[in-house]
Amino acid sequence: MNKKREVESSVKDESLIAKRRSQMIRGAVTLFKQKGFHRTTTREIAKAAGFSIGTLYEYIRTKEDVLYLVCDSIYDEVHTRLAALDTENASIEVLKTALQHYYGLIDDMQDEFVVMYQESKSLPKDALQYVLNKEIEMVSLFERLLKECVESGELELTPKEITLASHHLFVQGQMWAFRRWALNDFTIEEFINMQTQFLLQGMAGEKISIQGA
Amino acid sequence: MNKKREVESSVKDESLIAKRRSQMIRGAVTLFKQKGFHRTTTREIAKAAGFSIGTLYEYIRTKEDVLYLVCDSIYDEVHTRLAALDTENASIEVLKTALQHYYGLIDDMQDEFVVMYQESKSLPKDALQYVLNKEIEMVSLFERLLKECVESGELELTPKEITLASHHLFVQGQMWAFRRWALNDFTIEEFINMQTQFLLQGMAGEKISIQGA
Amino acid sequence: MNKKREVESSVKDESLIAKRRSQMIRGAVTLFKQKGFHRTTTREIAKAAGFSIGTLYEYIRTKEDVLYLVCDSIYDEVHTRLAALDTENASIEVLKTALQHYYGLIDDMQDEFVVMYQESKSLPKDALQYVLNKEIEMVSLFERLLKECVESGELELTPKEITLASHHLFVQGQMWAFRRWALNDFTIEEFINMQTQFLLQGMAGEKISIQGA
Amino acid sequence: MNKKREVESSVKDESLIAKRRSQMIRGAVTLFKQKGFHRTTTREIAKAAGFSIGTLYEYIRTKEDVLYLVCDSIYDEVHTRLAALDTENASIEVLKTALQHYYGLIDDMQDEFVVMYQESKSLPKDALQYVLNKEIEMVSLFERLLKECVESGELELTPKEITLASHHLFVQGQMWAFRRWALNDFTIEEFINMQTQFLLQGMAGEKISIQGA
DNA sequence: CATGAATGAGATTTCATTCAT
DNA sequence: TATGAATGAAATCTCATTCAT
Repeated sequence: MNKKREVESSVKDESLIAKRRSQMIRGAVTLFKQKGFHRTTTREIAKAAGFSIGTLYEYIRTKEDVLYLVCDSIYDEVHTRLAALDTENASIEVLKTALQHYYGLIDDMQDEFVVMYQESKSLPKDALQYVLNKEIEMVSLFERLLKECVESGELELTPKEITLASHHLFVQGQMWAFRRWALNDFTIEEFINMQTQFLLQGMAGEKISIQGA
Repeated sequence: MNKKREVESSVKDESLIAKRRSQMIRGAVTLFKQKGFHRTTTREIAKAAGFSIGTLYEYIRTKEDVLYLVCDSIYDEVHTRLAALDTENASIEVLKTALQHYYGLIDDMQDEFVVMYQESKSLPKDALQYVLNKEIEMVSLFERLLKECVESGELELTPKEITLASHHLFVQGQMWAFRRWALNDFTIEEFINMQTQFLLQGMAGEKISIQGA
Repeated sequence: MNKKREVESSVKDESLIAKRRSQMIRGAVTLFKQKGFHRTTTREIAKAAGFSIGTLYEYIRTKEDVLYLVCDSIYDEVHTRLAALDTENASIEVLKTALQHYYGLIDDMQDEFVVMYQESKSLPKDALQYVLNKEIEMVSLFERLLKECVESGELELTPKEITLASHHLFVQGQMWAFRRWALNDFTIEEFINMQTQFLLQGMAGEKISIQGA
Repeated sequence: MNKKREVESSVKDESLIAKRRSQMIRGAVTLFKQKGFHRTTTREIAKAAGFSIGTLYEYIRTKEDVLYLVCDSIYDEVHTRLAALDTENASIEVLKTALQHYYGLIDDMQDEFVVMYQESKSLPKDALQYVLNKEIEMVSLFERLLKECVESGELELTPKEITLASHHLFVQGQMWAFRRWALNDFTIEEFINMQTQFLLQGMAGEKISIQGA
């Protein structure tokens, strides 16, 4: 399993920690989105969170901790929202539902996802590893769903095609977050529908020879 | 057109400028890849380029100029390599060739592309705009090719599908650069083939109802 | 006399003050020995003392107060232990007893003495003065004993020799606390004996011409 | 041997490094003497040295480096001045000359010695070790001189007495630096004479029983 | 043209102290 | 009395940029 990395706090009261960190994360996401992690100062984060620089450091140890908390909270949300889903005995129907939830999630937390993908490289090594593992977990979920569809005969894919397709599904999520400026005409429902359509067709259709016409 | 943003230099000799900047870009890409733009110091860039910090500043005005030069040089290369292609009267065949060249290019300049996509947000506004326009040009190229395939009857796509598909083509290029760690098993040829296959199938196949089985 | 400098406390109960301060001093000495006064935080002192930072500040006003209390408590102990001694009508025998008690004291409170000598410069001016006066009192005690030995004819020393010798006696005490690492082979008794021997001989012997052999 | 610990500098010119560091040491000693190492800020050091904070950090890496440079420069001076001495085939005469040079040195560099002994505990571990080794070298020098005097029959001392006496010689040096306030009446020559007198007598005289009168 | 020493604004982080509970 | 969360002044250190040589 991917063990959660603890961020030390000198404050004891757990519920207060949760509250302050949530203020902190909210402020940080906004700032990181605007100016990026490196151009944002810890003082700005504190201010945006609504408390003093000294208080900020009662709840974290380094600036990188803030970034980690942002990433971690995203995956907590992902976990909460996808856990609600029953993905046992996958079918294309289940896959579609999963995508709907996943893309919906990204739509709701667009800023957070953009920040995470843009800035995660600035995390300390162990935190980066933790976040990457979370990403792998996501991709693996899609992989499992696809594999089960193949096993049930609903899809016909080679193992390599499964791998590639699961990355597609994942990357299309990022695309919705990152390329919104180019996708203004699309509603999220439209996007989900078209992407699912493309994808299933790409996978399910009769193979077209890519050599001949 | 997207007017090239000039970077000022106090040196007059154009060929010397070209030479020094190319040393500079080479060094900078390596460093930016390793540690990111913000964690790389101008001293390090100068050293990696093989000259002193004083000399570095004879050829640029700010650190951000270095990043801009990196991005700009990538699009110069893109331009050079895709200009060789005859994309008039597009067909699926032409589209496939274009993809082959584009993905091949990304494969050759993986580090450069990663750096560009990761760090371009640190560019000053005008430089960022310039780079984004270059990106739009790329997407537009795919869009035009797809549109011509539709016009010639080789593909059947709505305008919105064309838009989305062209972004797909573009994003899959980024995917090859960014997710290489997950795609170790794939050769670039295999990747190109499978992606093209998926894509064309997704677009060309009989529409599958995504509601029913 | 050297008027005791009061440390303010918001707590009224004198016996509670005494108890808390003694906990505080015990913890502080250990910490100051390990890391020095400046590298020790008030939080650490509170923790080592067994109560909260808030409580610490109920019994002192500033961090320097803690250092002062440490120094003061040392001289309280010195006072208590040397007061037991009858040093009226001094003789060499009395001097020897005094040294035995003084060096024995230093042996018992090594950490405290080291801390005091190393850190007392960080005391606020008035507190430093108070501590220096205590030191002068100590030296004066030795001076008086020596003077009385001279008066009684047991020793033959000029006034300047008395001054110097009394500082010697004092400094040798510090030496036992500070250079323990180099004096591992010596027991405290051995040390006392040899030092007394050296000293009395140095003072009592026939003068050797330091010019000729 | 005690390998010199290098302090890194980003400046290349060795003679400039020497010059700037000497300015730095001069300023630092004054400040450390007045306020101690911890109460002195790096900005103050830079100012006292006559340059900016940025420049200071071109010649050191951490504040502790300044302290190390101070200590190191003292021992360089000690080395230079004592190396002039011929201490082969020691005699009491040679010992006396050595003391004269050593105490004279301390007299000349009183501030430096006080700072070194008061603040060296703040050095990083390896630097502290280096400085302690230098101290041991000094004590060993005295030890050797005493041993040779014993071998030549000029002094009669047990090995333990030699150890203790060499520490005495060393500590009396510190005493001259630290207790100057109490030794105002003494000239350095007087001090040297009296100390040598005391010492040699303490060592050379007929042993007095310290039990009886 | 090339060099590299000098600069100082600005960033992160610590910690003594306060005060509401 | 006891607690510990909040505060912000102040300290160390970095690094883009300049400019005299």
